[in-house]
Amino acid sequence: MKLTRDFYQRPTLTVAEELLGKRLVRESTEGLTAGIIVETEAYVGPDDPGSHAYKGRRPFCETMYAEAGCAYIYLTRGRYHCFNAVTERADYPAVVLIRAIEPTDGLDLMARRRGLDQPKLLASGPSRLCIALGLSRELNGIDLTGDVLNVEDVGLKFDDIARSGRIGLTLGQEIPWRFFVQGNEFVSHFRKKD
DNA sequence: TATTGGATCGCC
DNA sequence: GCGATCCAATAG
Repeated sequence: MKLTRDFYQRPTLTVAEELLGKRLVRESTEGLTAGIIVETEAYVGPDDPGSHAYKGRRPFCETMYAEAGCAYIYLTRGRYHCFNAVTERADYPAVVLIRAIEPTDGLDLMARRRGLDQPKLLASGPSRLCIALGLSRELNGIDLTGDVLNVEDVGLKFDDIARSGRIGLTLGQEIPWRFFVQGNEFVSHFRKKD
């Protein structure tokens, strides 16, 4: 069952935790790809030092202020993308970054897009996931309650959910707003910083 | 217009 | 563990 807008219109930490175990579905002309979300991070409000909105509302992060249930997709490191789901209310910058999925459908298409075929490497990382699902900035702002990209509840519930600091940030990395499925092998690996 | 640094990845 | 790589934010 496809998640409706009210799922996203709740506190971001709640949405981040509850997105674990949901199925992310991407339909494209090349075919359908999907997977179970196993790792997320929350970026909440104008005072979160790790958020793009920290220095105020600017054009490049305008989508963070959109209505809940939209996709915020942006370019990072000059050539990679990250995919977030917008939460809470319009004009308030809050999103959930989807960091990893466990691929369930269209593995062959993901492998083609990624140029490798090890299931564990297909979508275990925010940019890997975008490549595997064919997500790019052209889809920024797209409605997650539509057909192109959406999330469904498949009745799956993980018992062992863990929290940690967020990955890869220079500011605000110590805030424990990363959620992941303990022991799941599709969760991305920690990267040691410095 | 020039500089700088990044919510990363892949390879060594 | 480390550096490639390149776009866009920011400063001047």
